[in-house]
Amino acid sequence: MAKIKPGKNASKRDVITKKAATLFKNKGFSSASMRELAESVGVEAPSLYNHIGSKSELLQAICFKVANAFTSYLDSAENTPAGHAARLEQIIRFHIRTMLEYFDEVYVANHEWKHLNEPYLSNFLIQRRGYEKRLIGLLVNGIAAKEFKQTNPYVAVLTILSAVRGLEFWQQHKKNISSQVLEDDMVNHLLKGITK
Amino acid sequence: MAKIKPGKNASKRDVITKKAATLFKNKGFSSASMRELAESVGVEAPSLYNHIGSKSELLQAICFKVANAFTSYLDSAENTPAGHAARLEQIIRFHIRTMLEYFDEVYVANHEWKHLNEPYLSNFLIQRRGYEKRLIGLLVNGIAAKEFKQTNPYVAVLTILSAVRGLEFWQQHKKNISSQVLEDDMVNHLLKGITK
DNA sequence: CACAAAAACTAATAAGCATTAGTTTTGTAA
DNA sequence: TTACAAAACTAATGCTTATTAGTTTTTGTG
Repeated sequence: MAKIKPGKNASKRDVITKKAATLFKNKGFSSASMRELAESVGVEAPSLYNHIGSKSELLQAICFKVANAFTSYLDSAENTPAGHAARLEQIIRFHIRTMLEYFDEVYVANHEWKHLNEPYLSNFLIQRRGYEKRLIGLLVNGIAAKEFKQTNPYVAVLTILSAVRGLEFWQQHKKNISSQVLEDDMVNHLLKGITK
Repeated sequence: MAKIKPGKNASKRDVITKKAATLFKNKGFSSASMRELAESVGVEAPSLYNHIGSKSELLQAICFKVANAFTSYLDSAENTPAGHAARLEQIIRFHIRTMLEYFDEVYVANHEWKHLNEPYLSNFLIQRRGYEKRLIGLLVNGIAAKEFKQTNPYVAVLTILSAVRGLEFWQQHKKNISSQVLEDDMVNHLLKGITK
């Protein structure tokens, strides 16, 4: 029937991957079927295989696109001249913005990476662990420089990353709260606390 | 061959449910098969049905056990005489402790509730939403009483709940960090911030 | 307008799934 | 020891799945 229509800069494979991210987010990778994906794209299931290799490949593409985006930003953040606190704030803001802008993809990378096959699973975890370690390094340096309180840097990074991740569950409130308020309030809360 | 052995206070159904929580956590509800569950319990798959009704029923039991535990604690917390900040701190501590003690069950309730059937899905979401609203009420009152800073209470509750949920991803560090340090540092971070 | 490549289609395969039916084994209490 | 119930077993059912094979349609180009 209708052919898959690529946008100006998006290949058909990109269109399928984007739809897959939405589907995987809504139903979970395992529960999502290629038939459903095909339907949302507007073709029969076997036609998808003219553009992609397998269902797993879609998950890989989504997970590493997200992982690479965060890694790249951290690369650049580490090369800017700024205090540790200012740098941390920028990273938090990047997390929040990326989460809001690429919601489906980030959600899938956060929730469905478990279903990656080897060696992608191991690579993903290694990359993630490396990212966390670099953030912890930032905290350690900031504590040494007396910009941050004396606290366990592992716990601090966990708290920050988790809080940001939590945006996943509040998409519903997008209408009521502007992105800017959300971003500013969360950054303030994480850096300065909530009690007076 | 071997029969399912119930512990002193655990029925066979309880044993199966506990194993199911671990399995669902590790593989996801959809990917987890009744054959695998049976193997981890030590019987053939059809034998499970002498004790349970269905795979879905197991997920329901896990999700509502967790949801009810949190709801119950909030009930009691609301009836104790204490300032808003102190009350919030106690609730955060309960979340952290429950997360660490009933890790698999809480993980499943947080990640796999999507696969609940109706009407359980709706009931779960209603209960969850109600819980969040009561927490937001606590924040609103605390802000009015000038115990908390002026901030969007939705964002604050989101930040707190998400940070606590994040413990899911750091089970690996259990060995390196004591539960007490984890709990104290996270509570401090969420209440008082990290910058000096 | 025709030719070639890209991409759609239909049909089929083989595997895995939760669950049911029917039967045998096991444990307990008279 | 016998009898009854609980709980195990094997075998089977029907459904869904990702993916492949083979064929037809569509699309873009000379």
